[in-house]
Amino acid sequence: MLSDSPARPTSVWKGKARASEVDFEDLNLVITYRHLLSHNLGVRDPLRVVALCDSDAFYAACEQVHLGIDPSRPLVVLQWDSLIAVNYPARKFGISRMDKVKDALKRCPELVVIHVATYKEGEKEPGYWEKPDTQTHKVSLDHYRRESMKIIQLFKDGLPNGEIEKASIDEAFIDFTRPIRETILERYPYLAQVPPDAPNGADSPLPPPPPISWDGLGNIIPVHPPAPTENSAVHPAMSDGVEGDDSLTTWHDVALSIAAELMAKIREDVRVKLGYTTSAGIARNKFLAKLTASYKKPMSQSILRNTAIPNYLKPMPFQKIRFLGGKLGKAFAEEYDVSTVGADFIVMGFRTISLDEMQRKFGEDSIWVYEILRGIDRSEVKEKSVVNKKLALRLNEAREANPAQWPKTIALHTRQGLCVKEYDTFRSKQTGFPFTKNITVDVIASYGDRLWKELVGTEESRATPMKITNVQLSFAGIETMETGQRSIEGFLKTRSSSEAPQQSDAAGKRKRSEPVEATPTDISDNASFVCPRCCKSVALSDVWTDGGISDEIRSDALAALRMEHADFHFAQDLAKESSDNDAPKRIIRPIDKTTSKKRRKQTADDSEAEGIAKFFNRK
DNA sequence: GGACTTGGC
DNA sequence: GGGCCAAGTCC
Repeated sequence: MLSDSPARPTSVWKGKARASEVDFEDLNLVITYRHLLSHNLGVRDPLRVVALCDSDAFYAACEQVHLGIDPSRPLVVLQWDSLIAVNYPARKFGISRMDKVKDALKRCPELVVIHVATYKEGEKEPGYWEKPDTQTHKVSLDHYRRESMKIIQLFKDGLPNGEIEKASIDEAFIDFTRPIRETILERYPYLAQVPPDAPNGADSPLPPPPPISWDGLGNIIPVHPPAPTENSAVHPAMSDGVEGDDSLTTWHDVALSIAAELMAKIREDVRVKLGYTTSAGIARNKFLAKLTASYKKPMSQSILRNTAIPNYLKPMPFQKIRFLGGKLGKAFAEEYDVSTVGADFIVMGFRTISLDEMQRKFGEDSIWVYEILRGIDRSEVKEKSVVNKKLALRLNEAREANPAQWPKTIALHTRQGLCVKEYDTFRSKQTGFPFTKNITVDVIASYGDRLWKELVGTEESRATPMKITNVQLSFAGIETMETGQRSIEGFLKTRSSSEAPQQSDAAGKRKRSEPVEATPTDISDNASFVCPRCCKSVALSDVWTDGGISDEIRSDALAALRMEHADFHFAQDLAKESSDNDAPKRIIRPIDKTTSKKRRKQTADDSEAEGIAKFFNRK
């Protein structure tokens, strides 16, 4: 039964699914010198702290930042006629993702409605159109992906020693264990040596931890949550996060508090440099971090102490847990006639149901469920990074492919080992291949590299060497170009010479804005360019230039910045004047004579109004 | 390798 | 609720 389900984090138990009693008694493990001074305890590290950080109403925030809209204004992002993102100001009006635009506007007439950018048939770049139609347009999430990458980059910059795993477009897991260990040893250097009189040597417990001030570190999830049925007059000791009892403080709490400091710093960095507010959950593992993040949103971080885990999990509808939302969770619910993690399960009966019985009914893998209901999750935070070169060779083959067609997806498959029958050894990973990209070796290579990193990792990131015996890179969802059979090369050549004869090659391929009257010079290096329209030099922020970023990625980022800067001008023009609308056209679009004539002069106040560009350094 | 399923956002 | 996407399985 379980074997039909998607990959769950079962690898730790692969083969022999057993758990010892001690695994469930570890909420308040005694931490010893050996624990503190070891460096590779992995997922069983008693000081382990993981955070999940996600962006608040991410797509909405992307548009708000992009277009320089006041963040306090209610705003929604539309896809065809349904809402795909609703920012928090809009939620105050009771608008939810399930509403139709009309209903949303009824609730809030001043609502800013932005349709997600789309590729229009025959256009090379995504844009904002007046009447996007499912028949002729394709949704583009490219901008959100770029913004997502920037956020991840800030996480990495802020935590060079941590592990970061991008979990989705708007969230990432961060493993703070290593930075925490460093900080503890820095702040409490006396812990670095096992005292000579320690009774059990390195296995002696650490001295009692210092008291912790949780002030400003976030919401501490209470050990005894206020009972919802009582009137709201709660005993202070029950609502106070630490419940006034520092004697219960553990070294893991110290670890959590350090993680909270670091997390707050990184989140602030994201807010200041990119304009996105985030929410985070901090706890002992990924599963709990994710749950904790939703404790309070937006613009908030929450901390789940080990002692608070049982009561926090109890009322949780367990079908909301990742991988238990589908038929698996349903099977459990029906078998045991329960709906929440704790109330029925653990307190009444679950602990009386032996792991053996569960495994008989639901298969070996159900130990994963058994554990997760108790807040145990040994899945790693896996960083996906660093380059691998082998793949470039493979990619050269793809380079030779017939370029007359445009792939929508690029996929990488690998096979490990020689045993053909072992299904587990086959793996694959795919990602979208946007129309915006010029199809060159470099672009293919960067995508291939990325997939490779995610699929295989690197020598450094693995304990055991991996023998990949087969690598396959492929395109899928191939569509022919609108006007037919021209090769990509021919297409690009025509385009850069006819549309942008006076531009540098790089600029010609990427620019969306062709200002009619501006000087045609658009000098660019690999980190900045001069906008011919406002004559300002726009540069990538040091997020992109500080190092650790490949030239490819940086050049993508610069191209994106160029597009965004152009978009800014169009958006600004639009804000100034109602557009003359006839046929569907780009709402944010290359300037034509009518708009350029009316274009106002550049003034000093431009700099403060300038949407996304304000987050980049100006030279 | 493509069609289909499942699950998550 | 539904469009979209990733990843796995089946044939």
